[in-house]
Amino acid sequence: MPNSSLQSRPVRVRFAPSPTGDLHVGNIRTALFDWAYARHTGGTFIFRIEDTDTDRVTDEYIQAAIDTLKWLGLNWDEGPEVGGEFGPYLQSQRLDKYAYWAAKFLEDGFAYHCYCSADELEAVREAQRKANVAPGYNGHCRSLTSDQIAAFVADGRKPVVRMRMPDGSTTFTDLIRGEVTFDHNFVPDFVLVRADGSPLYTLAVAVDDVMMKVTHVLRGEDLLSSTPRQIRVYQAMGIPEAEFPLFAHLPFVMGQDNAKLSKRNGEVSIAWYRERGFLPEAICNYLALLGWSPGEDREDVSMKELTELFTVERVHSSPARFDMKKLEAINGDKIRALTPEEFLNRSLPFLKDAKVVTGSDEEIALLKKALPIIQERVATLAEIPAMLKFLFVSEFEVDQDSLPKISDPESKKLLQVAFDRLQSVSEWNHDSIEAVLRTALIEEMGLKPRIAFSAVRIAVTGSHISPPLFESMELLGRESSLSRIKSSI
RNA sequence: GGCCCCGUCGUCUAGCGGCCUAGGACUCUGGCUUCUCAAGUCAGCUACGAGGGUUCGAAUCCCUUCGGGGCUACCA
Repeated sequence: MPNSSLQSRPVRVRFAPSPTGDLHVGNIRTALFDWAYARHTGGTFIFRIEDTDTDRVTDEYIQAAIDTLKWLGLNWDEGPEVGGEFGPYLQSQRLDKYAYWAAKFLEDGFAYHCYCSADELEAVREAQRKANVAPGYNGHCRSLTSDQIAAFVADGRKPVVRMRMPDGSTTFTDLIRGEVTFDHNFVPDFVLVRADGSPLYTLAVAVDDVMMKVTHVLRGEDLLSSTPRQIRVYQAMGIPEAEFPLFAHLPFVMGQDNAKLSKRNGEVSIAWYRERGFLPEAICNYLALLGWSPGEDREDVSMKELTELFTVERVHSSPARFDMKKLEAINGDKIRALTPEEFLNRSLPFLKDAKVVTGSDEEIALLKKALPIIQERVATLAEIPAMLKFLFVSEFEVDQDSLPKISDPESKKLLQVAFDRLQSVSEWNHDSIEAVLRTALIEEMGLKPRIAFSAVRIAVTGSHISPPLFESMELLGRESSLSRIKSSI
């Protein structure tokens, strides 16, 4: 199929979700590739909402989709909130356009009214299944006489508009899969407009892609088999073949059990990852590696690098499984790469939500000193509150599961020694704290470091897992550190 | 069932006829480091679904087969 003329057209890519729920991992991977392709080619990224199924799409989900894309940094050039010369970008606001084309198709003979009822259609399908033949509309209403139509109308039946698929086949070149052909024997006449007059996806998507001058359609693999239907609509609209968009069907993102990702086999909503303390750039970096790779054993890519490196040619044709462990690893890498300022800014909302801090100047000052010692210790931002809580609590208590570890006589004795000797520390900083404790507990008492410091750690931080002990004590301050040790004795 | 897509370590991938006794990353196992947890570091485990071709030579090309997935709506 010739399409060389497209090279001269400016690239226009769209991400067109149907927000029937929170945007999920698969949607976002598609959005990311759409965005990266547009940016890589210097083209236009269009964000369009496919809300023709008004029963399932809500304003709330639409807003959530907008927020999610923004949060991820996938900025669009045309679409909701920013507008554009081919708007509106909500299909529910474009109904007149679909109605126009549906009427035109009827008039030109590309489409026809179908009066079959849902029950009748189901009966046909059932029979086809039994007879083991290709399922699909049987063409019952393709050429009704005016008498037949009159009878249906008199009967009170409301027709749908159905597209007439001609004999033959449709072949197109998928940018990822190569040449794909569908025999029209397996592409039944499909519905364009419901009996209530509302348009279906198949009509709206094709009309909009043409009207918005979309040049490249990068979308999920589940839409592959609907492509010949869209092409049929282009043809009916009278669009020259050279102006058809180019298609690229992206492989699925699968869940752990090798089924299409869903709530059953892992959390899929991006909002969930956001709350769990994942960085948007980590999510994008990880998702970019699902079905694509920059090659050369490279894995760490920034958003900017992604736009520089991304090409559809390097997109895989096989599905990828989502691996939370790898996402966590990348998230940890991205966190470690944050500047201290960024790390503070990203951590603060989580600390506030967990009620660890309120955001006062004193708290911020302490955080600026505390955050660097935990930055390499967390894989997600959500882990931070628990790690720093001991620095901010007013009513300190040792964790229940750690308490027994310092309740024995040996521990009490050790803590008493630590308490006594720590009194003499002139300058309260981690170096002198460490020096004093090493001398008293390791050298003089002959204890093993991990035993001795573990007890002090539990007494001071309340847990057997904490940031580095001496730094923690320095930040906590002499008074609190000593009183906590004292109360454990 | 029919049509279509897909098939390299457990997972994500590199590979596009000789550079492959198949490389990297995550996970896992073991070691080092070490005040805990991490981080870092070293090593190890483990793959071309199977069977036929084509070729001097195949993970790479072709066929068959098996396996996985999608579609099969007045959903998208």
